[in-house]
Amino acid sequence: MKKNTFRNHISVDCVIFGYDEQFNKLEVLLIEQKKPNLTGNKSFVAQFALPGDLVNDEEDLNDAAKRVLDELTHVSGLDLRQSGCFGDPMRVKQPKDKEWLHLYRQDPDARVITVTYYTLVRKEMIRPVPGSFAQNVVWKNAKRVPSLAFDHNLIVKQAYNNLRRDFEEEMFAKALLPQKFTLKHLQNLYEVIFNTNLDKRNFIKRIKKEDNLTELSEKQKGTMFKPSKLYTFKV
Amino acid sequence: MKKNTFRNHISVDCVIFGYDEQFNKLEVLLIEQKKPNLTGNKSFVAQFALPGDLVNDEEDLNDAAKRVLDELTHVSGLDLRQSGCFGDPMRVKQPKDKEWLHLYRQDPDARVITVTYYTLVRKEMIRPVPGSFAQNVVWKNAKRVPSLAFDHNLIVKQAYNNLRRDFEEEMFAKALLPQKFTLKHLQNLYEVIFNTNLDKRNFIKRIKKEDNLTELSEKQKGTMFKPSKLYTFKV
DNA sequence: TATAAAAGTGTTTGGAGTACACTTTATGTA
DNA sequence: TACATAAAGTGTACTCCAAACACTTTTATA
Repeated sequence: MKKNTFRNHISVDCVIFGYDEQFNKLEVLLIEQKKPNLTGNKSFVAQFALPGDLVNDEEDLNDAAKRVLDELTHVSGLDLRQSGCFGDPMRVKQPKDKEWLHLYRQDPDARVITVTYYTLVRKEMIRPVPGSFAQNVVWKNAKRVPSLAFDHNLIVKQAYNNLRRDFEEEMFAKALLPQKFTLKHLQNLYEVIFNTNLDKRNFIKRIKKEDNLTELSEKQKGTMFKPSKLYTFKV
Repeated sequence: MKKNTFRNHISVDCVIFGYDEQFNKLEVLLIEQKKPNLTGNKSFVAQFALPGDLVNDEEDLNDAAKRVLDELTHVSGLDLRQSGCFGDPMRVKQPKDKEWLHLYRQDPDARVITVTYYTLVRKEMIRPVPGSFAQNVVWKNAKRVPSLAFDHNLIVKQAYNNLRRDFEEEMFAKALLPQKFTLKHLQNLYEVIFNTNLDKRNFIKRIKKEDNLTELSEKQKGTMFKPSKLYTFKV
């Protein structure tokens, strides 16, 4: 009978979608792998990857996701949601990832099962700063995610599906706009998430029906043309 | 610095929902834990549990779910879908589960992270037979699931949510009715999944609009009253 | 004060969902 | 054979929602 060694490592990976209001873009937060100081003349090929790392003993998965995200990007306080679990034994066996595993992992051949988390955040609300084995932290357009380490491209895809499903059931919008915003801002947000164009009149009707906005007497300042009314979410 | 031992075990757990057409019920397939032969006079308290067990080295998670289900219940050929991942370190530390872990696990104190799968199947299509550490295999009403081992009640709840979401996006119904069925059968199925009552006329309109049924010239046989027309799904 | 640009604003139409009740038909029995 | 029973089968009206669609108003700036 086959002997099990149970050399399983558990990791978490975080897909942080950032909403860039200014350019109305949806981006994904990635790290660039760091070349360790101790390497000799080896040509280390850094890849882009999701912020993720191993879970500690006795550490809850959700806590691990928060910790790891903080260590690698110094981003904290996000409401991470689980989107799935990836455990293909081959997911850490590709040649492109060998070197990194040997440099950073005690047991580079161990199987790694990863639990994935995602969230959406207003880009300006966080200021990522690389840490740990992250050489750099970068935002990449969610529509054109580069080739990533391990199976991270798959993970992003699944997270994006989850994100849209969540958004349909309302939940996120509050966290993504400034306290006072225009209906145009809100429409932009919907358009970028669902990658569509919406009719302004129909959109407003739909939103107003939900009845969780308060119209302020205040207006935008410093616009080039006619300023728009500002709104807040009802408490 | 804290030392990680990485004594992680990975398991899979399967939530098999069975549709009982005759009584129009939705049930869940559970195993009853087996008292091992080798125990002395210990009073082993068997619990109900989801069919689930550890994943082997180099075994894909999906394959593991299928294998484990087969070993414990001799049910195979189902289209299992992942619903989540449960990794609370405390999930295998409750007193009620201690004895079982000590009897069946090489490393009973190791952390166990479980990946959960679910599916819905026509009850008559499978004939579960206990195997491995399953003393018995039982169907329990999905609305009244008894108290289960570990965190399996939570797992069932999550799976049920996923099931309904899937069903809304159509997908399953084909697998759940006999080849020829009446509209009443189809309506019963919807009613039990969503736990509601539907108006027959409105239901038929809705279904016919989707246009994936073929009306047969054949009718039911052996009914006590007026037999109904039979339908099949279009190919 | 003229111009540019975005804000702001209603109506109509078609489709979908829902509420609602009577007639028809096959069966089993008297 | 006709009667009773129980389920099958069937249509209309109303409401709500989504979608299509274009012109007027307002403000800032030159």
